[in-house]
Amino acid sequence: MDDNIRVRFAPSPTGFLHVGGARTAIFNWLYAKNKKGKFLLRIEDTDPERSKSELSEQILRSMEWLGMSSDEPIVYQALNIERHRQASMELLADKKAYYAFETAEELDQQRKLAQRNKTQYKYNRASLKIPEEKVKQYLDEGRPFAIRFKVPDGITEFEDIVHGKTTFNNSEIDDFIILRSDGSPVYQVAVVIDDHDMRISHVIRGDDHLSNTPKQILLYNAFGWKVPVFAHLPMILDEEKKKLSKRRNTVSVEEYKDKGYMADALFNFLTLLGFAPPLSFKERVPGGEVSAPEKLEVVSKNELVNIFTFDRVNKSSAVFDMKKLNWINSEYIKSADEGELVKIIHEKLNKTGINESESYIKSVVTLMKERVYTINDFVEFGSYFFTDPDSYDEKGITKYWNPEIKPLFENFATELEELDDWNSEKIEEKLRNFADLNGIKAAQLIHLLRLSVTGITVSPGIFEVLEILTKKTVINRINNFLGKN
RNA sequence: GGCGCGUUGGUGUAAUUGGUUAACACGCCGCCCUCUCAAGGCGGAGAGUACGGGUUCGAUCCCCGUACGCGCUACCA
Repeated sequence: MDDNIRVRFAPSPTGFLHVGGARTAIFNWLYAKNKKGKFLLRIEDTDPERSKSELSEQILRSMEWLGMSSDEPIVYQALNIERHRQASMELLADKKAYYAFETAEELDQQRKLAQRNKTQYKYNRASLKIPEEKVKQYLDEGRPFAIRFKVPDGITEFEDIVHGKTTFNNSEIDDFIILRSDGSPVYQVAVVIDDHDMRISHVIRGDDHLSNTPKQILLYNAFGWKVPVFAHLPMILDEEKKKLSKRRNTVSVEEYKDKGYMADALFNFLTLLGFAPPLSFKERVPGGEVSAPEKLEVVSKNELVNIFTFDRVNKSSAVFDMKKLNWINSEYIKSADEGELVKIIHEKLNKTGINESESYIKSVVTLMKERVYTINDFVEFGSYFFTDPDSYDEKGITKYWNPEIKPLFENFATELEELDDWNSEKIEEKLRNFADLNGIKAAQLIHLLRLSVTGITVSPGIFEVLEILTKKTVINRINNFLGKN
């Protein structure tokens, strides 16, 4: 265990865990596991307006579902507020920060004015110029104040592990507020202090924080602390190349779970957004085969841990491709443990009031798993396994059904009823013989059989379907069909 | 507006530190298999690497500019 490598995922509980956040968490987790370091979780719940504890729970549940948990007790940022405040006051004492007496409204007006005049707004450091006695006087009067960080002159640069050398001119950074007038610390200080206190070695987060980084580095320097290594991950966009949004897209991890995606499949898919697995097997397993594995991109979590490296993480934002997720999910379903699938389907069915035995569901799974994308598809496309059809596909009717064939179909139904060994081979044999004797194509009967028993024109091999359904319900459904048509 | 970051087929990515007919996967199209749908097998279309300039015998790769996209620019996180 390399205790020098410590990373963290720090969501703020202002919403569900969305796929972008999950991807950030995944890269943190992979890096930590690859380096045999520690993966930590911190909930950034300092904004009481928007933070809800149900949401923290929900985020944690999603993390657990994805198979990632904190290697140390979870840190709740709100609990550290006093520490943030004290540290900020130290900065004040060191003259690295100063009292600011402007009110939020005043600043707002200044900003608006600048905007109207189309000039660049920058805080004018008016409060920094207030003489010390006057500051004292204001304080004695009980005037409300915020604390601003005094941004030093110079440039701030750092070596981002995904972006490389990144440079900012300090003159472009405003003297940002570190402590609000109500005494609460602002995000920038809170992260820096918590990351330091948690001894975070690598800050791995979304690209959207790249511009925040110099501020934070300045803070580290002001405190005299070692600056961690930064890695800024590209964003995830939707099919229209827009940032994923709650309104237009499915974004929460929980929702994917409900829609029938498997945790490992989503994990695998998200990893592929911005990370390319190496081509040769040699790179994957030291001393392993040189040839490439069959499915280059279907990579288990364990293997991902082995092969993960920032060398293969790229900088540009990626589009979330639902079709590829579906494909990966189908791959995972095909190779999944059937028992696990059965359990999930059993639960889903229970929610809709259907209670089937696990062995029955298992036979459905075996038959269908080659042809579904999600776990919900078992229930949606295979609804006839669980409920009798209440209508029949219209196109199917016009294509396969006509009054002339009715007596023939009736005869066939009675013959089926007399069949003793109810298994797919026997049923097929019976059907083909019957078709031969009556001079019709087997296919004609097959289509009709499918339509009458499933209500639709699409299903796995009909004989296997009939076997699972049992003779009783098959005969029942055929008679139903005959009665209605 | 300022600053920062990015840009390889429709999508995700690859391309031994400049030399490839620009590769793979998903998707799409076609064929085979076949009782339908998938799966599987085979094949195909689709980018000349955002655009424009350089440097070089030679640029996806190095440099500059432009465009476009995204982010930051809050007493949000």
